[in-house]
Amino acid sequence: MMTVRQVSDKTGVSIRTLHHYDSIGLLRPSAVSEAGYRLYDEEALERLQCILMFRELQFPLKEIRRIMDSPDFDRNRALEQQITLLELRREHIDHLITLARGVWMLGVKCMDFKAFDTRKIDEYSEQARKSWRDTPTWQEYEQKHSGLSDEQEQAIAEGLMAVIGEFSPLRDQPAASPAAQAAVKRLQDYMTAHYYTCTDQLLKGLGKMYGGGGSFTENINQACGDGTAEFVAAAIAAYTA
Amino acid sequence: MMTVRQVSDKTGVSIRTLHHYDSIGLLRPSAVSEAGYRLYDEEALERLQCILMFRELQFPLKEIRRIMDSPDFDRNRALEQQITLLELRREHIDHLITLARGVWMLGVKCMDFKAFDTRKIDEYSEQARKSWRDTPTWQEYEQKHSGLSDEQEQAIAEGLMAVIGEFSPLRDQPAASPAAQAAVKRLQDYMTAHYYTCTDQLLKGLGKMYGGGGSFTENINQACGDGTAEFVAAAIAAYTA
DNA sequence: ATACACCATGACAAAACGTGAGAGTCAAGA
DNA sequence: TCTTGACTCTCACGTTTTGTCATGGTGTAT
Repeated sequence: MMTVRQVSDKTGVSIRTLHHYDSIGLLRPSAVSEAGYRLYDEEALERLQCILMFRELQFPLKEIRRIMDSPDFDRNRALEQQITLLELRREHIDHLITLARGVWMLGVKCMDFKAFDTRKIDEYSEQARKSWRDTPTWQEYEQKHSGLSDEQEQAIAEGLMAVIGEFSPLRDQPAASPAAQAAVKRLQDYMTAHYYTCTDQLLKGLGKMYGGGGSFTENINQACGDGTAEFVAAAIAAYTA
Repeated sequence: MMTVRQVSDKTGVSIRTLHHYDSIGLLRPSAVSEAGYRLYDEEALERLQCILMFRELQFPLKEIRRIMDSPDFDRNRALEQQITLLELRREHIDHLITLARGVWMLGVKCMDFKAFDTRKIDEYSEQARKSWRDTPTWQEYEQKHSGLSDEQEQAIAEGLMAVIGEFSPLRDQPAASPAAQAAVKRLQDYMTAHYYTCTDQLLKGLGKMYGGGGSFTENINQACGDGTAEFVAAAIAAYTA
């Protein structure tokens, strides 16, 4: 568990930035100390690394969050795009170096604005972003959340937590019990109503995220009582089997 | 002479950005049409190229302006730094590509934050900026303009134009005439009082800028009457001889 | 003349932090 | 135990560099 300063020193990300990422829900600390200090673990660092990768490619932070919090997030596709974009950027830098050297050593003054023109890169970047937004999942999310105030979004998120909270008193029953299965159904319905059509496939993904031992697990357990997250995961697993 | 759209299309810089650069005095249009349209010539494009080079290196726009408007602006030193910085950035990108490929193909999860850490680059960048600010010229400017409102800065700039305007009625006299030489002296004093100690050396640089046929020349001639800029340049040349 | 693409100014917005005030925390030493 | 100094927190406002209307004037081609 590292404090903000330690994370900052290790990663080069400013403390303010960590605060910022916390406040917009992009990177929540793994835990919060008695005194309210943010504490980050290895898993948070991993997420941060991923965030930085997207950020390096000029993705808006909000989109980074949406992408990474989505249960159908395809890491491989992301990396592939990222590599392509990085290679474009490298080419861009090479052009600039060539240009600068030309001006410097030969006094060339020919206008080579191609060197500065980032439109091709921006275009690819835009297309990459679009390729994420083009998934039906994203579309639906967009449609359901367009024109919603921050408080309303907050309310939806809290509503989701409440639905998950319903699992809490059922923990002593088997995951396949009718009560638990009904709760899974309600969770799926809530997701479908407020986020995107939650197919069994996506539900499965959600279950993995909740029970994976990561920040999702911890957040749920902290809010709804220890073991809730794992129980939800088990119930979902039973449901989708 | 190109309109904003044409410049935008050729360079990839947005129209809004051109407006902005005009409004902060970073890139003034070479001329303004009857109807107030901004018109840019080749020389403006050259300046724009230089601006973009600095911008690529994260210099704040205000500093870019100060640097480029200074008569002791050493373009070669600038280029040298720029090349170094670009090479650092290239190295950075290479690291990122390596990292991304590693994660992608080998599933490596080791935290290599060095790849994201831009502190070395920022550090060099900062040092580069500092190296411009460390000239006595800059120091003095900083000291004389610290705590001045925008209007006051404006007033000083207008005062300078007024001093230059004094040359206008002397244009039919020889550049070495006592009246012209006295005007040069007043110009030098004004610069020293409100900008930086204007040595004969710097004065010479100013003269070249004014008479060089560039935007300075045009601005002066537009404000004070055709031929004024060239006359000032000649008077300064006579003075520093 | 009227459509249509283009330009200007002005004002507001937004993204991603920076910065500073005011106040609480924590470990180490006098 | 008390203090000191380095950290931390939360507002809250500032900054930089554009993007985005709104409103209104230009220029030209049909």
